[in-house]
Amino acid sequence: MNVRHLTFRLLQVYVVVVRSGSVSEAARQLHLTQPTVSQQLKRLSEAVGEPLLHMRRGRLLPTEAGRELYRASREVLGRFDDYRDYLEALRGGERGRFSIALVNTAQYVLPRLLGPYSQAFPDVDVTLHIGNRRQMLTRFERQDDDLYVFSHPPSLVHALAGRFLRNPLVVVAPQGHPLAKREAIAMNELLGERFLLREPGSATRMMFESWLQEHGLSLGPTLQMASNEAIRVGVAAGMGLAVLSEHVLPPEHPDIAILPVTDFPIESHWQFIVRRDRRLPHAAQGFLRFASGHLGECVQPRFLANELARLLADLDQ
Amino acid sequence: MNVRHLTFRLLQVYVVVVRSGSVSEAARQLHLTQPTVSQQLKRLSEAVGEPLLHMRRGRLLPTEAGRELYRASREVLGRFDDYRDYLEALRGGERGRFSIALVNTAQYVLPRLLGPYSQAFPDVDVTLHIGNRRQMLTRFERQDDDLYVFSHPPSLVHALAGRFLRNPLVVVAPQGHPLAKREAIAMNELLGERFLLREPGSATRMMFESWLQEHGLSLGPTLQMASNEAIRVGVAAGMGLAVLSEHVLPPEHPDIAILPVTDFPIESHWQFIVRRDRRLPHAAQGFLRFASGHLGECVQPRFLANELARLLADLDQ
DNA sequence: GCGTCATATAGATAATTACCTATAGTAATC
DNA sequence: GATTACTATAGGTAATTATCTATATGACGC
Repeated sequence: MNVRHLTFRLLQVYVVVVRSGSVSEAARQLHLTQPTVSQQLKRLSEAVGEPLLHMRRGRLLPTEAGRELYRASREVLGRFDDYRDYLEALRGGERGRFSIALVNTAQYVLPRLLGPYSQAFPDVDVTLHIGNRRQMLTRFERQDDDLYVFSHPPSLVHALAGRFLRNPLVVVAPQGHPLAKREAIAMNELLGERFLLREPGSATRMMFESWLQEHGLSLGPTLQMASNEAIRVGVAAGMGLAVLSEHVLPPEHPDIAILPVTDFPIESHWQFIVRRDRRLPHAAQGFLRFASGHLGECVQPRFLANELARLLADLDQ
Repeated sequence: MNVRHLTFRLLQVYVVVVRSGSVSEAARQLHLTQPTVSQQLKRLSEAVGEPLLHMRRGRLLPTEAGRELYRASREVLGRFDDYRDYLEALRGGERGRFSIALVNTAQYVLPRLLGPYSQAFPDVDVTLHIGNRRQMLTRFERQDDDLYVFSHPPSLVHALAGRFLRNPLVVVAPQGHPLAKREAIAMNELLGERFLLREPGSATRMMFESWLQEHGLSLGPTLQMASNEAIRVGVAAGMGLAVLSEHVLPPEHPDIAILPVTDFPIESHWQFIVRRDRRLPHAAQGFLRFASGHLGECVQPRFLANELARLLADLDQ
């Protein structure tokens, strides 16, 4: 038997013939002419190298080899029906896998979206990669992931972006700081204080530094800490001031005060970035659809900035 | 996805590509050129309607859809490998089914052959149809069975025959019958006795009657019984004489005597008949091969008349 | 930046396939 | 034994496939 010349079409035809016990009937069901079906059977029989059917009192019955071929054909066609279902689920975004690369700060808020999404799509595997801005840029360059979350995206020549959340950066001080009661503060009043800063390569630090540069200011003493958490705790403990994403603060923060510094908060938006030179998995697209539809339910209204519908529309072109 | 355009060849190629992670390497393994393989992949991908492979750090890796297609392909190709094994067994006669139609008398001896055969080929299904000559002729006309056992076969225009066993018909009487001690008896001395006969349509009866006709004799009183067993028991009980196949008598038969009638025993041979207008199942042919090789071990030497080798040779043409 | 891989695309061709129509041959039916 | 329904065969055609060679394109290492 030479498997090489077997076609799925041939098996389909064969199955119909065996089921109906008649070449003519099969031809009718398949919208073919009878000679066509006869000929296909002949080809199939040649590929197998055995007679498959024989006439017995007016009905075509499979031979021994034919009976087993019928079984094999049913199984094989069934397997590919399953595969078609799988593809369907894949295309619908109900199934599959994708990965998201996040800048550190975004990890405080993305789970709000991913939690409900995973509930709704339990068959999708999501992989999260978290790091600072510089690390995420490297991943982006290497095309490691399907989705990226940045506040200030890199060049978008090969990518599309869609904002989804406000990311205001505020100046924080320990509760009870002398300036905390003031109505308005100018940044240069704070330059004498020690500032706790993230490492170079962090997005938050980058944004703060470019803000300072725009305003012609430069910091006094600083202290570097590699995580938002550490900084938040450090500020609460009176180690100094800091500029942090509001998302980093817990809903209640009795030991930390937000200072009303002029020209603050620094406004920025998180956005999903999608490379255009890499095929977006259906599941990732499904996630964006989900995010677009359910963002309102997942985050506080004051942070809402949902422009994902436009991103989705752009993707479809 | 359109299953209709899927070829097993396409899946074979695809599997090799996924396994080797390289189009060029797959081409080498398949003795094809690289563009050929590329094109096949393209076709396959079009049939599926999804990208199947993508480059990742110098290696071709399957996408989600591709991974599942690989699984499906392996299963499906494996299923047909199994089918090929099955065919192999079928062709070797190790597997399958066939039917034999027997005249009644032969049922005393055929199990000697079928027993060892079934031991040797446990995966072959044998169906036995037993009846008198007339019934077997009908089955033969209708082409109901794969093998037939006759002593006097019907027309052989559409069939081949091969003798395998002597079938001597002898005159039997109850032990202690007055003539049992004689050295030779003429049949006409017995015509006054009552003869127990099989029904019309029986081969034994037919042979006996044509023997009588040839010798210009006719029977006196008769009594008809539809089975050899019944006749044997009847003779032992003194109901009369009979002509029976020697095979019908058990090896030891203290209550029955074989009379040394002149021109007896009537010689005939059982033979296997194979229709030429019906494909002989491999298993049936395997049985004939087995019979040809093992007949000597299965029956008493004095009955041996094995011409099956010639039949097998004729079959191969 | 320049070879060296590998892959993709283009263009060509012989073989095969998927159908068809027309017709001949067979088997069941009455 | 004529009718009818079915299957097989022959012959034809457009489409598709399998394969090649030649060439363009792209990524990777030094």
